Amino acid sequence: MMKHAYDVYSDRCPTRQVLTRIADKWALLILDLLRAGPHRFSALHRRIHGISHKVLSQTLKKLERDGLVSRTAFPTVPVTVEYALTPLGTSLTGAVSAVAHWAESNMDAVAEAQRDYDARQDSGG
Amino acid sequence: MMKHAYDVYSDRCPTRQVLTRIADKWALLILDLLRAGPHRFSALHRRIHGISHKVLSQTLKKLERDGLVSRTAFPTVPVTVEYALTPLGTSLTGAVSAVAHWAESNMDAVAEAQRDYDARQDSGG
DNA sequence: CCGTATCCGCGAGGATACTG
DNA sequence: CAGTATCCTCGCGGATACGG
Repeated sequence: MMKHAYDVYSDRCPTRQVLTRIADKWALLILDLLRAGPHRFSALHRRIHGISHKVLSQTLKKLERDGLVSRTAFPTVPVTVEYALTPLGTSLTGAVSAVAHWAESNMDAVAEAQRDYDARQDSGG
Repeated sequence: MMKHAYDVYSDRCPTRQVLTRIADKWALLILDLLRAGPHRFSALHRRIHGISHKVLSQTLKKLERDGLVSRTAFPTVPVTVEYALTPLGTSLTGAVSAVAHWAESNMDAVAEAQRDYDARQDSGG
């Protein structure tokens, strides 16, 4: 029973573009952050260490276009903007956060694997 | 109660490197494929449409170094090589597959969101 | 505060060819 | 079949500056 005809393994399938967008360091971190609630642009920028102004803006725009994130501007002065998850975006955050958290939870095991691997290389393994 | 001192939001934290590696289109597809069982190099190459020989090789090497994937060479002629998930790798595939599958399951909603967004741009929204 | 435009360096990654 | 090396391009993404 086919639920959909999409195939992310295919070069031509539009799902590949979507995957490219969400299989991205910055997008993952943004989506994970928004899980806790709406955030302002500057708040996201402050929390996500290392992302540039421009790339944060670009990434948010793409996520908004894909319907994962909503953007709300309040007519204050200067303008206040809030980004939040849409229901569609929320449906992805479980998986996204799991990936992000995995890195933290398994860092020790990864580091050990790297040491083993490198040692094997040194000894001509 | 802190379970670990790692913070993926920090630029300097080693988890950021790990995230960078797994938050990657090709790595996600490889890990998802290996979920079904061991695969040979050429099989992976055939299934993952659009990946180059070189990048597949590089990505596998990194995943192997991080302890997510194991590499087994059989002394046939020509040599046969099998890639498989390690237990560590298996612990990540749930989240990884969820992300990959999400793209397929929600493609229609994403496409609709894109149409809406683009229409709003055209009408000077 | 938020966003976009411009410039530009750098490295990911594709094509190709060669080794084992 | 599996893997590496070389070359080269192309666009991501950082810095900066300016507009709203």
